[in-house]
Amino acid sequence: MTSRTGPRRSESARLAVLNAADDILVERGFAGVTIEAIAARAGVAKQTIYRWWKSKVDILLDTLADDALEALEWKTGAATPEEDLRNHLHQVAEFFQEPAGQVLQALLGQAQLDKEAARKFREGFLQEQHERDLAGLGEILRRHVGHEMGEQATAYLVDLLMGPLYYQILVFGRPVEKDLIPITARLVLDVAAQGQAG
Amino acid sequence: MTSRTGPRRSESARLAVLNAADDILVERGFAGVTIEAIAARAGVAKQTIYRWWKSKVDILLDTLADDALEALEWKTGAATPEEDLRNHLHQVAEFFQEPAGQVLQALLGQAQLDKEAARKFREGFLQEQHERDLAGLGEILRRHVGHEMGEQATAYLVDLLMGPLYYQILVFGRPVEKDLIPITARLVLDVAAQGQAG
Amino acid sequence: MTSRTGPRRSESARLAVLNAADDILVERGFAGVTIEAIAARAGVAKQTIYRWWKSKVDILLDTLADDALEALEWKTGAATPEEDLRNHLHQVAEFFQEPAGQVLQALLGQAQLDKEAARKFREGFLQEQHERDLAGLGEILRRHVGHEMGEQATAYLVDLLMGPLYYQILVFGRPVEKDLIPITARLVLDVAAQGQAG
Amino acid sequence: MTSRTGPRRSESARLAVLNAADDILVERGFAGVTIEAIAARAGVAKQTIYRWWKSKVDILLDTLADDALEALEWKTGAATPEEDLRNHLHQVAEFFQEPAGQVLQALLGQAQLDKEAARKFREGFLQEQHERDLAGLGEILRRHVGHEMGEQATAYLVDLLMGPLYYQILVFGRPVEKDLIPITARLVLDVAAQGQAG
DNA sequence: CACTAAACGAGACGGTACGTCTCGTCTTGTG
DNA sequence: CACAAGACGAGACGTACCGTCTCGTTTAGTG
Repeated sequence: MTSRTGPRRSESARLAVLNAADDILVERGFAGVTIEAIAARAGVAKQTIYRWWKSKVDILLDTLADDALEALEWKTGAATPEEDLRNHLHQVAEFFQEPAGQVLQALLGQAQLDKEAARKFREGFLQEQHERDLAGLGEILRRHVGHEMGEQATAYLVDLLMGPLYYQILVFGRPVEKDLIPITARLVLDVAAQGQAG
Repeated sequence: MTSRTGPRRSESARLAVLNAADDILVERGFAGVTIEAIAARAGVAKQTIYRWWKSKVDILLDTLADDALEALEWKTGAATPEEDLRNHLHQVAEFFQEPAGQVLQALLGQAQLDKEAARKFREGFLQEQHERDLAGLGEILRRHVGHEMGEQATAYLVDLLMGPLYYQILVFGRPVEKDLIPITARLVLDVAAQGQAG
Repeated sequence: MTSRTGPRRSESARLAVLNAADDILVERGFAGVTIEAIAARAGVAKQTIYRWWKSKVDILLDTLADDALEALEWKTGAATPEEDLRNHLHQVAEFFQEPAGQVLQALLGQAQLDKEAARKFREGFLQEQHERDLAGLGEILRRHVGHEMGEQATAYLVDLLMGPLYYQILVFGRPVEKDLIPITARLVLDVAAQGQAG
Repeated sequence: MTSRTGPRRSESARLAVLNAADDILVERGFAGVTIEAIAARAGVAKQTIYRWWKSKVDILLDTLADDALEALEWKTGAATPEEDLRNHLHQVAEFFQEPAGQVLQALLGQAQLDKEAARKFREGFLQEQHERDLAGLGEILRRHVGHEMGEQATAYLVDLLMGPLYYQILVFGRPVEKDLIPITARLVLDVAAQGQAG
């Protein structure tokens, strides 16, 4: 038999750590998220944290995996493609106001400061999310222009769609001006229809 | 008499600190930029640093003031408005590869993690830069559409222009795909011409 | 029925633990004797050690029981009482050079630092050894002075005999200067003969 | 000029550390003397301790230097040499009941367990104390036998004098049986007079 | 040309968090 | 049910920086 003897990883400790990290980030900010504080709040030994995670970035990445995937999912049931796009942008903008969205924002910040954190974050989350954005926007555009777009063209359209929103959030820290959303949505559909992006 | 006696602030110490901070950021990353490291590298006492700056963010902000303002200036001498926009986007994209651009990127990162740093950064740099972007893009658009755009409309167009570029740099850490630049430039001019943004 | 079912205590595990403890003490010193190190070296689970011993002091006490009792036994076959005493002192001095003697020395050290260890050590080893010293020296003195000494008088003579040797070993860490042994032996016999110790 | 600039070592921090170490040793035993506990009790940063001492053994050695030297000094004013010896043995026996004596006992214990501690302890304290014992006993014997003893002979007599006392304290943990003291004192004078030790 | 007085280098100080180590207990299969 | 394996809560280890605080030394005016 391959399965080894002895105790297994404690699921309750794992959840306590993820919740503690999340709570501390919201309450005291990223600088307050120390391993000591997480351990104390979670009622867990530091060694238990170091056994399963290499850094606080890894812990926060794990909280994203639990929380963010569904919150950033594409939902395409609206009457028109334009409405679908507007809905998705609103959904993303609102996500950044929630605790899980603050985790995402903090990780985006840390990724600018620490190359290793950036690599993990991109490989462990952003890449996957980008693929889901490609698929989600691709399906909407197929409905709009009547045929499949090229992958590279869709990628540019994702940048045009998401870029202004992230720019406002990351650079100006604003909760996103609502009027920007219909402009961006309209524009992406126009560009797709005119075939400029290919 | 108002002028007091004794030595004045040492300009050589000031420059040594700014250079040391810059060098350490490039060599060892933001986490390596500690006051102790700056003091050691600059051959300066920690107290001298604390006398003139409140934090390492303030130091890095000072280095930006020296380096970034001209690098992010709008130059409008090209043959067409479209070329002007493309040139500016290339200039910004290239700036992020330089040491001073890495300082900007690090401060953008830190701004996601620390509200006080964010406030200082926005009040001390980003706001001013945004005004220059409004003015720069505004002038180009006036040449393109033949009349003055509204301030809010111009602001949206700045978001549409800069957003995709920042999105690629901050979210994906890419050196910016060059094809995105002409697409973005073209699109902003079209939107301006169609008056969608107002 | 008194005899219970299931496996009994593993004798091989017991011996592996005692040998491992002994080896580690000699190789890495008392501080290196950790339960983890013993378990690893003995190929035994920590729980197995804690099941049968309360502390590393108890383990070392067990190794003494196997090794030290015969090494500190009194042998009285020499030509004269004086020679018997000299032989015994040499035997004790040499014992402290051997692995088992290092265990004894370590436990004597630990007894100065930890009252509980001291209690166990004295009740579990030193008391018994002292009784054997009383008996051993008592018999030699009976041969020397021609009659039985009082118990208290013999006890003082044990102190006079062993004290200087232990003083050199424990206080100065010396391998005992050989000339001290005949002096001490001679002196104890003289004191006994003069009846000073009573 | 040789004297350097900047702040000097804080004497109050030094004393707080030594007192804290002493107090904790008495209250909680040697195992309770951790750097963390000393720092907490002394109201001092751990780094301050590590800056000036390499280990808790070094700290305890420093407390001895302040406390033990005078307590183990030879005082020779009594009516007879025998009384001088008895007084000194009583003084030493009582010293081991005091806090500083417990420090000495703990260091003697640690010296059995840790060769580096033993080396420091012997070079930093025991050697010096032994020289003072040689001088102190030497002077008394000169008065007793009427001429100077050889150094080696005096050394053996120190072993004979102090050995039984240390044997009782270190091996049996007893507060020393008082009757042993006059016996030992008498015996050393006799041996010296008979010239056995040479 | 002393005499202030502030800025400087050096670095000790009380703290906090780091990541590692070992403790003694508890949990999980295996023989 | 004893055993090997090893995860767990606990807490000390020694290190790195934090921001504050003395120290002399140096440097610019002022009287």
